[in-house]
Amino acid sequence: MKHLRILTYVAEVARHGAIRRAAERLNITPSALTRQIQDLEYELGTPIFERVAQGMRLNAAGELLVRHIRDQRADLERVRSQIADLSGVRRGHVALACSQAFVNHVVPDEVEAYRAQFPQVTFTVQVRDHVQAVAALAQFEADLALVLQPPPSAEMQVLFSCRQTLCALVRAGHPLARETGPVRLRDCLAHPMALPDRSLAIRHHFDEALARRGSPLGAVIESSSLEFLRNLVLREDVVSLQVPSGIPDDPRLRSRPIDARDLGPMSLILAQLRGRTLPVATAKFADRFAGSLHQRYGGAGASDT
Amino acid sequence: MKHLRILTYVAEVARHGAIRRAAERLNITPSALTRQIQDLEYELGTPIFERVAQGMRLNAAGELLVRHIRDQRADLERVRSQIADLSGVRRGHVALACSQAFVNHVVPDEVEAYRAQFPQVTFTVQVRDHVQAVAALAQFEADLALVLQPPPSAEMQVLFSCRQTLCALVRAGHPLARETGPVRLRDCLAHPMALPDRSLAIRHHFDEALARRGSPLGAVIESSSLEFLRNLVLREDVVSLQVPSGIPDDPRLRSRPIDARDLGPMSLILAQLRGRTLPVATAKFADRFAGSLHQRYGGAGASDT
DNA sequence: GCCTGTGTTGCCCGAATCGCAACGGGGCAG
DNA sequence: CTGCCCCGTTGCGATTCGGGCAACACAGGC
Repeated sequence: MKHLRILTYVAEVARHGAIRRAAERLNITPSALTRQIQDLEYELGTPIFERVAQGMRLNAAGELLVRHIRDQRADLERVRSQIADLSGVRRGHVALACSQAFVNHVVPDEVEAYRAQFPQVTFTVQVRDHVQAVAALAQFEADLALVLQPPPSAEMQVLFSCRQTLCALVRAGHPLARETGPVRLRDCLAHPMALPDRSLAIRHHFDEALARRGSPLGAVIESSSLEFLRNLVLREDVVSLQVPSGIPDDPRLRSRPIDARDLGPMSLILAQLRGRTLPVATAKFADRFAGSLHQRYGGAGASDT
Repeated sequence: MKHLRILTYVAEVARHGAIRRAAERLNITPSALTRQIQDLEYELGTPIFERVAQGMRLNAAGELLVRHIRDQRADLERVRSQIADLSGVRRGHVALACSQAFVNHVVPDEVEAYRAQFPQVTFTVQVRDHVQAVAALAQFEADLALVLQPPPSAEMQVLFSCRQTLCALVRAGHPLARETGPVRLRDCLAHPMALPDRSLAIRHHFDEALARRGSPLGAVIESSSLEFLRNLVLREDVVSLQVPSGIPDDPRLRSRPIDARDLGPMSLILAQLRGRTLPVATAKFADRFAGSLHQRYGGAGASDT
């Protein structure tokens, strides 16, 4: 939208903390940018940036303004979506922040299903850990977040939640794959393990159980990439960990839930920023997503407005 | 505000239901107006007005948009008012890093006095040692620093400085409390001492004097907490050290300055980061603070910009 | 028919905006 | 201390965009 050009400039300078870098991102020259900022500051009657040697730093006034800009853009997006909605063609954009565990099939399946019906709706899917996901919501970088075990935050409004039991993931030939049904933790620990690292909620959950148990940790491999761990499991007789929603439908893989006596379930949560009115397309997608998660995993949608 | 020119046009056309009348009110020609409206409709991908013989009538989409425009304008007005407020010193935030010695009454008194007049101004007070305080300034974690004996640094711009003579601190019944006026260092050393540890500037200053004198150190207690030392002095006949601004008004405590022949005064400094333009509220607070420190302890404000 | 109101379009001008190059200043390694 | 780099800023010329003027097309009332 044309009329928010200047506001976009401000937001970008605030993001990068420097006019030159922001100018590059905006495909204009620093001179044009500095002039726009100066004009705006003149209009407001007060500077909104502190000029420091390293660049531009938001002022107290600037902080207020940038928040306004974010709100204003989100609101406009909502209005545009509403307008598109009533003109028949459903258009819109959904920005989703999700944990790694869901990029395998949960999110892609849902996006595909939604786009099959409304091809005009576009998506941005950012992979973030549980902390970053909440931050993304708060900063309007994401409309929805799908995460495991999020830190309790008053800013989040839960749209759906359920429990997921951690599973041991091995390849078909692995000794643990000889049986089905729950597996005890000690049986897993008897084998070399390939674990998510501490940037992932799964690991935190696992470490807690281990700490209670007092067992030493026998991780031979750590990675921040679940996909890497999965590929490793296919190549070696190692045991990895995964939540059910992160396990692909691959005949070469076997998974068995960890016995409930050893490890409690993790929470899976779909959430938005509290108090925000989502654009129509986004709200509709969120609603369907909650429904299909319920169908897959049980659990409950939260029905407060 | 410039950036909502187009939105104002839309609102005005909606109000009057006719481009020509709206154009008259806006002091532009109908042609300019109709073009702007067309551009906007093109951007939105849908008309927002119905063209009827009598003029322009708002569409369903237009209704939504006009509501958004109204909200948008109100919100901007709110933000502008907030900004005006904080440039009027009535709002704002002050982040102060200070030494432990000042949390007893110097800083609380000043903050209370300032907030009595400007309750919208909020404060963050971090207790840091003299090295960390300077670092906090440099990293924009603090706007102001109030410290004893700061390391000389070109980054700091002194807003106020004065001298403080170290005092021996004892409880009312202590032998040293029988007299008033300056006390010699050897008389202090004759008693068991409870001293700040080396994380505090007071201790460095004291150790220097001791090294010059070649005396052995008779510290029986060391602590990084001045409050702890004070509470100890109340319970035992030990001698502690404190600067005047760190001594609470407690009838159970007595203090006597160390004789100037034994120990030079320490410097107390209020400073900001050199070259930084502080927010109005912060600058005003700093100014008052310097004034009230001057009134209490003498010394001089530095008047370079 | 005429007249008056509406929105719209072509042409032109002036101002806002932008790009380019250069300037002044602070941080930083040599 | 010096040279270098990156920062924001400024002067100037080119471009784009917003706006004014006049004319056009259409609808309704007399």
